Amino acid sequence: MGRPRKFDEHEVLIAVRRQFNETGYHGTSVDDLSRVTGLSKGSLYSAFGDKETLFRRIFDEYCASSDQSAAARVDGPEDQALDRLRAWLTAPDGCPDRRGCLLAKTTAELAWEDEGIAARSLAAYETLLESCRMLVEQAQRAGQVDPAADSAALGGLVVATHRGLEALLKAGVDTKTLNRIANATIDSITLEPTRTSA
Amino acid sequence: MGRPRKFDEHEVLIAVRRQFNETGYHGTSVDDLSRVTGLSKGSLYSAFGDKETLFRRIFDEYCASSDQSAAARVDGPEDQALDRLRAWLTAPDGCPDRRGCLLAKTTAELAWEDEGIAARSLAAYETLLESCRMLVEQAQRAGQVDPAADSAALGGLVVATHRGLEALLKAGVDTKTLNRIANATIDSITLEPTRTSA
DNA sequence: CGCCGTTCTGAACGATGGTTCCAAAAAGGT
DNA sequence: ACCTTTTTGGAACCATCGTTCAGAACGGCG
Repeated sequence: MGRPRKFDEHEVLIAVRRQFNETGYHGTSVDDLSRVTGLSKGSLYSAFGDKETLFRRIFDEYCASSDQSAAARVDGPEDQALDRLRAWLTAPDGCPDRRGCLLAKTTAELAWEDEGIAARSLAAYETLLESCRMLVEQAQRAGQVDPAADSAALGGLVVATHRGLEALLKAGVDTKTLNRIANATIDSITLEPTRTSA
Repeated sequence: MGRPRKFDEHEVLIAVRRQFNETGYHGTSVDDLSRVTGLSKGSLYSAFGDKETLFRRIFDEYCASSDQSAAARVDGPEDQALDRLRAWLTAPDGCPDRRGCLLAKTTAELAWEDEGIAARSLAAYETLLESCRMLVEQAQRAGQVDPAADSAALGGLVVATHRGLEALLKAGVDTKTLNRIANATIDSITLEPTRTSA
């Protein structure tokens, strides 16, 4: 009972995440959050606690959803594993503008000073590494990747490239160039018969 | 004439850069800078102007030195171009701790909100892309990379991987894994005869 | 030795940060 | 229609932010 909430919690969290994603943790004030959510500061505090708590929640949920999509990507026909990796590399996360993904931004900003953030980031990246390793192994079984190659290293190569492409995107490198790099990455780990060079 | 300065400007700039590198622009206060430099706030202001001016100077100088090392890397025997790329990938920039490079951190933090920072970052990354493209072309001439391959894309692959490796390093992925990825990256763009698989 | 120009320090300022609190408003239950 | 419960908006709070300023400290030079 009592007065019902006027706002949709999910929408508020999305707006908050967008703001943190754009201006970072230290770069966004509670006033900013109040502005983009339409809620007053008092309401924000009573609903979500202080700024740090709210940020940790947003970040945890983002990591969880990242874990989830990583796991989802490994499901599918083995002979299309490479295509799924290619698609992942070609479509950067928060892509329309140059906002980039919250995991990358947060790791860059806070991993050095905050042990908890660093630990959560590491876990998320390890999930990513593991899922890419599995995709590479699928491609190996499908005969598209050298079976003698180090699948963990090749999966890591894809993850690292993905992360790097996002950095380049955020710096303003044009999407066409990024896609050429993404395709070259997949091509470079593909066995010769399938290579689509230059 | 007049009272001489008590501090070494170069050392102060290094301390300031380290601090910005660790805690970012929004995350470091002028008090922090005062603490790590040993200078009072007043001295900092009279010597270097306000916080933003100081940061832009630090960042510009970092980008310039990054450009310079990128250019320096292309000099050398053509048949060792791949080795130079491998060495670059294997030794992350600010590596001892997980501090990472100022260019990556700044791009992640500020490129979205600051046009000038974005432009400088883009220029730095394009220099990096160009130098890696040239190294790949050297390796092509030396017969170590498929001459039919897209050298710009392969160079971009190396740059993206480098950037991604640093992100993984900052998240806490162990160095051994990172080196395996780095080596796999170079191996994957190398013509078969030289491959050192697994 | 004492003037002079510069640098240094620390206090002070207004603005903004994050956080708390309270009175008014808005339903739901009785 | 009243009372309870919860949300709401905004004022108030103190700490910290970036910045400025005035006077003390200092070395070179006459």
